[in-house]
Amino acid sequence: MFKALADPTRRTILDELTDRDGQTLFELCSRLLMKHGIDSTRQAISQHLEVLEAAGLVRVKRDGRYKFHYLDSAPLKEITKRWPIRD
Amino acid sequence: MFKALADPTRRTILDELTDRDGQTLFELCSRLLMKHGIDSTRQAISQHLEVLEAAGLVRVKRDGRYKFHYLDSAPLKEITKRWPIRD
DNA sequence: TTGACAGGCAAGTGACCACTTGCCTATGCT
DNA sequence: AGCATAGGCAAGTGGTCACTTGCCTGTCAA
Repeated sequence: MFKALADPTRRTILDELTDRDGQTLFELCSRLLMKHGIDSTRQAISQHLEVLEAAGLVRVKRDGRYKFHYLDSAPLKEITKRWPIRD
Repeated sequence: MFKALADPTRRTILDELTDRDGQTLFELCSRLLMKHGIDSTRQAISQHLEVLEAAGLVRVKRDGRYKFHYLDSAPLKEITKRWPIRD
């Protein structure tokens, strides 16, 4: 999971899913380009999504030829649990 | 900060500082070896500490020839702030 | 059924990162 | 002073990672 968060493009993908959950690959590609100036190829974004999915940060739902991507922020709990934030 | 967290050895260093705050470089090296089987060279650990310090996760205090390292978990707030954990 | 659309597979490449090696500086003890 | 200890600097190296390229599979509409 930590390695998944290490890449700026992947973090922006999570931002995008926070803003609008359940996007398809193509939708993500165009929005990353429009809003964040990220003009990576479709395959690059697809590989990023694989990493995020393997990290448990993104969940996937297939419907016909569409694949929808949903943010799952639950794994992030581990972080503040492991290194408690003291004031 | 995210790149700093991406490395397993660096995360173990944070664990070690959580367990015992204010360790020196040599103290960290020996404890990483004893408790976690990490037998990296002193320079390797030193470079990891530089990264953690640059990320704001470790703060440093010099005293004579000793350099003490303290955990600062404050930057971690950014994570759950950026991607809120919904139940 | 044919073509357009959404996505997947896999090999190759260039850059970055962790780690080592060798040497150097500085502080403190005797 | 002299030596051991704590740490720093910098170049080199191997492996991993992000990204591309080219082609293939599957789904839907006309």
